[in-house]
Amino acid sequence: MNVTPSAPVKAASVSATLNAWFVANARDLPWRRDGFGAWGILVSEFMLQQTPVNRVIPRLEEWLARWPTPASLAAVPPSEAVRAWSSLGYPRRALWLHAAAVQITQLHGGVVPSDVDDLLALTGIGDYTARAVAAFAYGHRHPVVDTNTRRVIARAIAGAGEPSPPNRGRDLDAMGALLPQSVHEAALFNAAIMELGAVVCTSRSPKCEVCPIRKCCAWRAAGYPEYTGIRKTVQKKFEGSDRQVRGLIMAELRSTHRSVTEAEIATLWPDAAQLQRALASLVADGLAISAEGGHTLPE
DNA sequence: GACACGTGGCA
DNA sequence: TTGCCAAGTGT
Repeated sequence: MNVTPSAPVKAASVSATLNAWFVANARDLPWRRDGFGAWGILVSEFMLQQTPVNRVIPRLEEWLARWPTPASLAAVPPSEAVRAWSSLGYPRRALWLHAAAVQITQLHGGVVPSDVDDLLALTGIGDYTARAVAAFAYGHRHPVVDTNTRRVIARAIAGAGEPSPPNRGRDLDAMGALLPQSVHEAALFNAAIMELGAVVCTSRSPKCEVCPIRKCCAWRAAGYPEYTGIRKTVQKKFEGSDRQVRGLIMAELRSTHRSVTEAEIATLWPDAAQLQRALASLVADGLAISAEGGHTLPE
């Protein structure tokens, strides 16, 4: 006779198994080193938003060598943050990180807050990053939900090939139900489930044959059914998009400390109307400002 | 809630 | 070559 384990029993089994796997298999990443510090964790989390680990590491190390504290970043103009961001993408994150550094310096005495609500109040920090900093920098017990976590839960627990569209409350509840009571085990588990999603339970071609929880995976038990729910909205084509044109303008602005002229900007893209639209949007976002004879990064 | 927002590696 | 995807957030 089949006996279905009760949900709490399965949760405890999953968390214990994943934690043991993580302790033995975690990648050696800078932000996992002892004493990395809350500021380093926070910077890494900003950089890791939608950007792969391998591209983040060199920029992160340069960043922290130059600005080892929030106050040191807050003391320079945002233009320097945008330059140091280099080609990580989504340069507004550099602006937000700079703004957060100013807020931390002015409102929290230069110490990265540990309270989730205090973190949420900082520019550029949302549900994921606030809990990630509280959990990974301070070891607090909060459910941390990112795209990896959502995918692992969808598969291993719900038996679906992909997660349903994000739902703040439901996602936090689902992770909360798996989270060990022990503060230390909980912090480990938040990292462990993300790691599994990042290196084993990947979006495309998951490595189920080496998965530590394959024996209790609901997706496997169900025969790996195809996902039949609502599809993610497909990312729009980048070639020829406003995003591409914004990127070209930002690269030009980053490349120099002087003002970039209209004539120089005109050489970046053949469609003048699209170019002006992109430039106007960058100004609106605070990533570019009008200056003597052209445009510069925000000083 | 859908959408906009960079960049580059990989299949 | 083209499309998918990567530790999200703000509007």
